Amino acid sequence: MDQTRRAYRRESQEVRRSALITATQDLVAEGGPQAATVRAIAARAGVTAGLIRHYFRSKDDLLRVAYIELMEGMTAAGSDALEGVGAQPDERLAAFVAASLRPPVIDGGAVGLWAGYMHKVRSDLELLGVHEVAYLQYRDALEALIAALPRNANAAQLRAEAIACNGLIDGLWLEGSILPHAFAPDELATIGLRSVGAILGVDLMPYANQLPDSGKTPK
Amino acid sequence: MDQTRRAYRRESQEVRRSALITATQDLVAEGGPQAATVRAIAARAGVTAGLIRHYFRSKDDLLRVAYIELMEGMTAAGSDALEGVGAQPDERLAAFVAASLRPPVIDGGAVGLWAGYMHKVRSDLELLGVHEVAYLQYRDALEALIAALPRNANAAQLRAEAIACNGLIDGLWLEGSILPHAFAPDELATIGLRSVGAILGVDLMPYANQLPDSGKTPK
DNA sequence: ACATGGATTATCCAAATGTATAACAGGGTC
DNA sequence: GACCCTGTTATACATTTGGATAATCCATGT
Repeated sequence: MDQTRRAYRRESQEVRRSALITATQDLVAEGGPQAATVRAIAARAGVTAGLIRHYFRSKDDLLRVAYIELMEGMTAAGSDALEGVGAQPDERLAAFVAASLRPPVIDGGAVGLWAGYMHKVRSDLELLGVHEVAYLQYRDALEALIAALPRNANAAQLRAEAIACNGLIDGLWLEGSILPHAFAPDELATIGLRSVGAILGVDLMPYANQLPDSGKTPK
Repeated sequence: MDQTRRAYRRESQEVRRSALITATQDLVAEGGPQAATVRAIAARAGVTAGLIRHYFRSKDDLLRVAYIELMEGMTAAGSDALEGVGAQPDERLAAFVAASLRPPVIDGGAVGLWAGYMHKVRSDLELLGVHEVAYLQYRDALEALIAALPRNANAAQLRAEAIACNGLIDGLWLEGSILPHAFAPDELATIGLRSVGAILGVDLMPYANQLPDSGKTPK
């Protein structure tokens, strides 16, 4: 009966922490916060439950860190879309919009993860700050792209347009992530480009068929 | 020590069921699914925990019924907006859009409730069906309003436009519900009308200042 | 080699949770 | 006013949860 103690490897602090964070995100994305128990997280990360409290003060602490990493990752993904694209304002805007409406941004797990954190964001002041910063960063980036277009627009108009385009992108992202089978592969990106163009009075459709997401898979 | 048994009233089945359902929705909206324990639900509804299983086969059964009532209520609210409005297609569309972007549809509790159910919807086939039906009902209603506009548009274009406008409304609804203080009172409704108009090539702004939500509080 | 520190596991504990069942009592019926 | 049905409460129970602590054993330095 005296079963041997489970074999294990000592890993660096970074490896263990990121493994626990990833496990937490995956579980929340799949089954909501209720599925992210310390035991489930530990099992997913390949360790035992006690280790969580060795790296994090509490389970809530781990959840908070996991959310912060999620938001930081999404904002980073947003600005990444602008790399390797030309300097023309409309082309840059089109790249930004299209990238937000295609995988891997469009993803059922991401929206599940985001939804799972909704309440914690509304009740935890630190998380609320993280959320608002990330949200405004994204919208400001969008507004900057819009402002660079060759048009005449005052500040109030730019703000309204940024809110509208941001809302459109968010809504399409939501629908595409929840009901992926309800849309053709690039349908949402095309619709997004056409609609953003209509809202702003420019034509973004010439950039619709630009390397959807292929060729950009280095490594 | 033999404290007297708690006084109570016998209520009709409808009263008790709706009280339990409302309590469940409120708790999920406020604190997520994890906050909706049988004891918390019972306390909120003014009864004791055991009564839940007198009216519902299980807690999951109660959660499911509460979600179904939520979705049915939202679709009903959508069609209600069309009552008491003229027969002009653009006016009806404007009323529909504006109603979706003002209280009480814009509401932090509603988005919290919706988010709280996300995972259950993705894992429970019955709930997934309820969700998809409600979603498509809303989008189809929108598409019908768009199709009634005096324009020339084929089926594919109508579909794309309905998806775009639905996404726009969803996104603005989301942002307005999460960060209500970030927008002026009717800012989102105005932006929604202008943007939907731009997407469809019509002018909905004449209907922007139509009885925001006042005068419609009978009783 | 070998001792030391700390990463990791194993075990325990109190609290909370969903469910089941028995006891009670409100309110209509005769 | 006595009686019975069932809505309602109270209690019990097995399971799961997050947290705490002690025991172990991997890896590194010397």
